[in-house]
Amino acid sequence: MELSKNFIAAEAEVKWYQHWLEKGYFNSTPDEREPYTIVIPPPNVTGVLHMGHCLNNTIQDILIRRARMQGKNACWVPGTDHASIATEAKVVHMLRERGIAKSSLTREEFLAYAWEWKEKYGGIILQQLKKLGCSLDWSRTSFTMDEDYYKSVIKVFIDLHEKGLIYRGKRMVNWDPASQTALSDEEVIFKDVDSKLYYVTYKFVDAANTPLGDGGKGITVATTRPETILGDVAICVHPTDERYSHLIGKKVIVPIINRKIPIIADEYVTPEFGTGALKITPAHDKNDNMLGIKHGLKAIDTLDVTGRFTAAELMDDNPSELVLSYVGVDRFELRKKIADDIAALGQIEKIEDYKGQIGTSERTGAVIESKLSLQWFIDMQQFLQKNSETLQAVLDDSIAFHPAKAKNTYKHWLENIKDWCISRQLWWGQQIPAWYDAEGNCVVAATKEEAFEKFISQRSILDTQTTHFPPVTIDDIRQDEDVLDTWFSSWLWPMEVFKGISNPGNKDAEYYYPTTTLVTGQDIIFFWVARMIMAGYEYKNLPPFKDVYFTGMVRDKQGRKMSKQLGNSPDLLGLIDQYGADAVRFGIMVSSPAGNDLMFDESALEQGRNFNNKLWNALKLIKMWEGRQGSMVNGEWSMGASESTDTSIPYSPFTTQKDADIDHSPFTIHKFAIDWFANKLDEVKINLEHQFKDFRLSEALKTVYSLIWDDFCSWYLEWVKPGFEQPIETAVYKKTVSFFEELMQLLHPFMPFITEEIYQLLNDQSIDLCVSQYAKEKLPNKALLQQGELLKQVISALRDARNKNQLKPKESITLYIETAVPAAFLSIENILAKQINAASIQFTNAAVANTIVVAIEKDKFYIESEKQLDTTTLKNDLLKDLEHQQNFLQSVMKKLGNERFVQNAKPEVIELEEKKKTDTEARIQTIEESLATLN
RNA sequence: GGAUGGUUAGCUCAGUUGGUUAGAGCGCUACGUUGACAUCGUAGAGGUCAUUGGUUCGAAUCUGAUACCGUCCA
Repeated sequence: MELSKNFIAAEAEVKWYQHWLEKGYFNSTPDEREPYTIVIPPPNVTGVLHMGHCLNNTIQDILIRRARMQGKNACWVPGTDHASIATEAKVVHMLRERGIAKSSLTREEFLAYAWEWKEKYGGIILQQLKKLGCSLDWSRTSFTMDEDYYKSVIKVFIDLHEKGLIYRGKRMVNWDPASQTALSDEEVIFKDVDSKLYYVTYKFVDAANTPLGDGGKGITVATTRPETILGDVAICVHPTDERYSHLIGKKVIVPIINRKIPIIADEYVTPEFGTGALKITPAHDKNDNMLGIKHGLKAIDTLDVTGRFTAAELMDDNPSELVLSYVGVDRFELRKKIADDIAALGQIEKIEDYKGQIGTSERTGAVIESKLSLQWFIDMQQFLQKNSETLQAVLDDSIAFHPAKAKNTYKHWLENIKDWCISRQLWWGQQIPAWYDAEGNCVVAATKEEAFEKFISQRSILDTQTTHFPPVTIDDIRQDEDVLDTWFSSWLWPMEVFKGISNPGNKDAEYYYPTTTLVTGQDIIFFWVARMIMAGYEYKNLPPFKDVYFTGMVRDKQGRKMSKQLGNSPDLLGLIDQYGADAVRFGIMVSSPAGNDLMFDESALEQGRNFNNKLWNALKLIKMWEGRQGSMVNGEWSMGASESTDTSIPYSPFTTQKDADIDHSPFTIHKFAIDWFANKLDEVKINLEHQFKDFRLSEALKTVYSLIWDDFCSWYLEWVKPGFEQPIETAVYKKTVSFFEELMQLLHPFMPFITEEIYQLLNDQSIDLCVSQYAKEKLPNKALLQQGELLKQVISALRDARNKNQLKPKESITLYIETAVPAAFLSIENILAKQINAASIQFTNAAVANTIVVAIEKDKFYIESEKQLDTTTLKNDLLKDLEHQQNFLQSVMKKLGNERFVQNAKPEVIELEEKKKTDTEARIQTIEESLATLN
């Protein structure tokens, strides 16, 4: 069979993904195995795959594939989120392009368009995940507005309302004037802005309520928002502020509107800020609202839902024509107008530049208004009191956060939690199951009919006390127009994807819940993670997952966030086409430690592609040997892929060791290479186990990468490689293939396509790599591994010596080894000779004249060559090394000479220092002797 | 303003109870192509572990302060 020059990613990706799907490997049903469950953080139904998704889902796929290969029942559930505000915004935009205004449509018409949009674009992102190789159980694909899911959300709302955890009230909310809806605190993003601080003077009035004349001073306040002045109801100062204490209780006049308001005192005011006097506008600022409630002040709203001026609540003030001329003016234009008009009155003292922060809408970017509004809330304090495990489970690691530092953020948020505003003035989403009669009385019920029943029974109770309730008819009943916050549906995700709410106690829900691991961004720890935990305890009395792996944010090379405006987010599908999915997965994982932001750099993808190439070439090399197998019988090659009959084992120092783990099968001269690599594999498998346990995935990938590239390709394959067109022992060939298979197995979770392709090309496989099972790891033989390290060290040092003496790789040499333990070199002699191109290796007891001397540990190596040698560089190297060793010895001696060290340090540490001392002394002696032979 | 994390090689980052001469990848330098691979090989250079006190026989690691950067919250 002819292999292509390079790995062709596109072909393998389509071929194997299709194959895995056909075999149903990704599908999971409950059985006797231990489940390993991940629910995908559902992307927005209309979204497209970006780098963040790529990172997130690659991680999930790695975990789920590894679990599958560990014999667990791996289940990864896909799905999408209806993302009410984001999707509705997209639909509104689409309609506008078609010349249709949302306001011209009925709710039903609008929703028809929205569903049409969802059917058309929804799920594109799920198709893209397939390109990435994600092994999701597609038969379980869920959507937060599926019929059952919708019903579950409604059920939970009604349930929480009945438990008294949901209330409706007029509160300050974050109002997005662009989408004209309330937002939760978490949906508000604070941004630094350059603004102005206006110093506005309010004049005093006398007892007769007439403004004091020119001589009468006023009180000056500093505000960034003069447009809200017409809603002012008081001026507030700090009670101990000497500048103002005599003014407390006096009255001033609000400019333009001429409302008479009091000067009050409250410790909330910061005397150092501005003038130390604060204007109170309870309708337009959260803190002012709080003060307003405390001091019994009225809230006067002067902005409508779109952020334009309204005089509706100003009628008591007999608004002037000037005031009425503001009606309909946008808040930012209004700011200028009012500032100008007050300045015209001579009541603006000064205007300063000011760096402040404003809240903006996460979705629309619009500046948020604090607005009094009638909304639905969850009483979080009470909810948490009832479900105290929400915090406890994270603190005691029954839900383990990775990295653990996220625990602090979580704790801080929970301890300062505010009520959650769950109603949104949108149409796309679960409509709130609250119903109103003609008088505006409210009941909560799943259907209109149930609501009607509730009204009837409510009335029968109330009518015994009051008699003026008109009878209710079913046609009078209207459902609340608003929908629920998207997160009010996604907090049920780990339960409801298994129908745990709509069909409690079903087999799937019982088996898969709690899920195993959640992989998500740190940015939604409050939006989503915390709330899933709350819902989990409220409805299942169990946490939704055991581990949470937080990914960082994907940034560009310069550390900037990826954004559409900057145009710095790469086209992921383009990258997959260019480099292959495996290379993309490699690139994003190799630079991505848990919880840290990731600087995305295309060069990491190149590294991934190069790794593909390396793997492919290793395959080509091994396949080249396939037809050249033979066995050595009585010094003659017997060709053919038959089992070797030679059972004699050449001398190896390890055959005398008492170590049951060593494989004693008959691999003549390559025994050491094979034993060494087998143990290296064992060692790495144990490391990997730890790294996975701690979610150090980036490190795990690097570990496998280095095992394959360095240990397998650079060392092992070179050691067993037969000479040009020479045969290879069948047993060695088979062992090599099985090593390679095992490497592919270890790498598979990270790079699924190329590993499956290579695995299948290596052998006729009875089982696909995707579902093959890991063998249990064994403890490696440390002495053997050390022997391997020594061999590598000797080879490198001798190559370096050759390099420095300008010995061309092709010029062969004779090597003399002066050592106290020749046995240690017998098993690696062949390898050594081949790797440094030595025609022969001999042992010696004395220095060999006219040679290059290399001192390694306690041994000396003499390189003899026909070429004339220049020993100056060699000498310099030795002198440099000698100095280094002497310095080191000094520091060790100093330590050992320190009585307090000897008294206090642990015995093993002292032992180590002693060993360092003897080793270094021996080494110094070796170097000195080597230098002597050069002189 | 509050909380919280960080500062280690040119860049991106490891460094798990304090204990060899602090590691990796990329980049860089030198040399090397007729059979696995130039998407490569061999070898090498490169760090006062932000600064500054303290604890300790011993500090990148523990601790105080300072400087700078980041994140979350208001």
